[in-house]
Amino acid sequence: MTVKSDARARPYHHGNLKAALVAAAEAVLERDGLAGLSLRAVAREAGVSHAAPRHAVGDLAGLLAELAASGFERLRTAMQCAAAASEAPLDALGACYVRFALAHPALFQLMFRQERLEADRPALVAARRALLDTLRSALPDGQTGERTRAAMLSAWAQAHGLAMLLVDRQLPPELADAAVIEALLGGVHA
Amino acid sequence: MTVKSDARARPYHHGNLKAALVAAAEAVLERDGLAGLSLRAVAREAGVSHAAPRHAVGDLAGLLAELAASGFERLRTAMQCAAAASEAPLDALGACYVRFALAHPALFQLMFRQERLEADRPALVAARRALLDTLRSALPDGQTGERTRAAMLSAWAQAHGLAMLLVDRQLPPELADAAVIEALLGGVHA
DNA sequence: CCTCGATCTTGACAACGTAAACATCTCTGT
DNA sequence: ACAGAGATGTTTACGTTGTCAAGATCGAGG
Repeated sequence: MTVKSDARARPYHHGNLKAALVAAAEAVLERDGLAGLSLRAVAREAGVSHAAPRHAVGDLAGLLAELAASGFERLRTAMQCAAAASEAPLDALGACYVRFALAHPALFQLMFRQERLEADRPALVAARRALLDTLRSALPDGQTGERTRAAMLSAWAQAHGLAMLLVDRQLPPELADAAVIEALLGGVHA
Repeated sequence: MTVKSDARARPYHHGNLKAALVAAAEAVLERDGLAGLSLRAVAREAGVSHAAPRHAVGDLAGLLAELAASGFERLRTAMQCAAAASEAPLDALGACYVRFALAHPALFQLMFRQERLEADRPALVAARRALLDTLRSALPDGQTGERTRAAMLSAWAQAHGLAMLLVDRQLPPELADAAVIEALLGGVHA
């Protein structure tokens, strides 16, 4: 009945639901935040029945893992560019990290929170490892000394903490000042 | 009927449910983590009906606000001691912050996450402000220059980021190494 | 053409937060 | 002393969520 040659007709069994669900989930996430991100809401957004996601992504944890993995992938490409275009990679990476968090607050929260995510989903561990590999290769040489690792952890912790404090609106006004934050992101060598 | 002079008899209408609920909530939190913390589970833990919390704490957000506020209060006293007993207050405060997060992971997550908490509950804003006041008074003099604020934000972000990354188990094994973390907490002046 | 398997829908269930009606206990005014 | 009033818990109920089982629908291969 539905004309087969119409490309925009929904592909009979809806085509690839998985991608559609991830897209719908991101739409819900940006509209209603993390609290409004439910499996049924995503199904509604995608225009399918509430149990349709079962065959596509398994369960809620599966959908969230896919969504977070796509977030890690995007963060990876963003930081790849930032590292290549700067002479102070650590600072540039930190700034890029924080910028990403501010651009996609709910997604950032989802990606790094343990409670709603199941940390050992394959899609997640792959995306996380890809990001880490990119970071390692972007750093000066491939040093693995304790000194280097401490510096890397320090930079990551600083960027992550600032991002989380900003996204969670935990900073008092005097500290959330743009100038102060810029001073932190701009780097120590200013 | 119930003998009035028996001190251990439940105080007729259960005494002060609010404190009992907060205590029960913390027990549930430590046993089942943030994901298992539901109003009904807390009511069960406290031995009252599932709708009893309504009169004591209003709703779920009210209970979580009380619980988080008690967490902020405990963090405040811990950091107060740490600051007084050290000559490098910023480092000592950071170490204390991270130690608190590791000692009470679920509580720490609850305290600093925006989604489940309602940020403007009176109990919460009071506890948060008390913590900030304590920190301010613990810092050298009462300097308010942009330089000082940037240093304060930097230290906080680093401690917060490290704590969150640890609590959320986001660090790869090579960075979660105890020596590396100690190097970060021990301070730059080692 | 017609069956098979993948895919989606429907219906159901338990657990959750919240609300209203009801019960029970404490307290206060006279 | 005692009756009403108000605070404090319980019961019942409703809508939402995640998950499961059974049925419907469609594409593809024999």
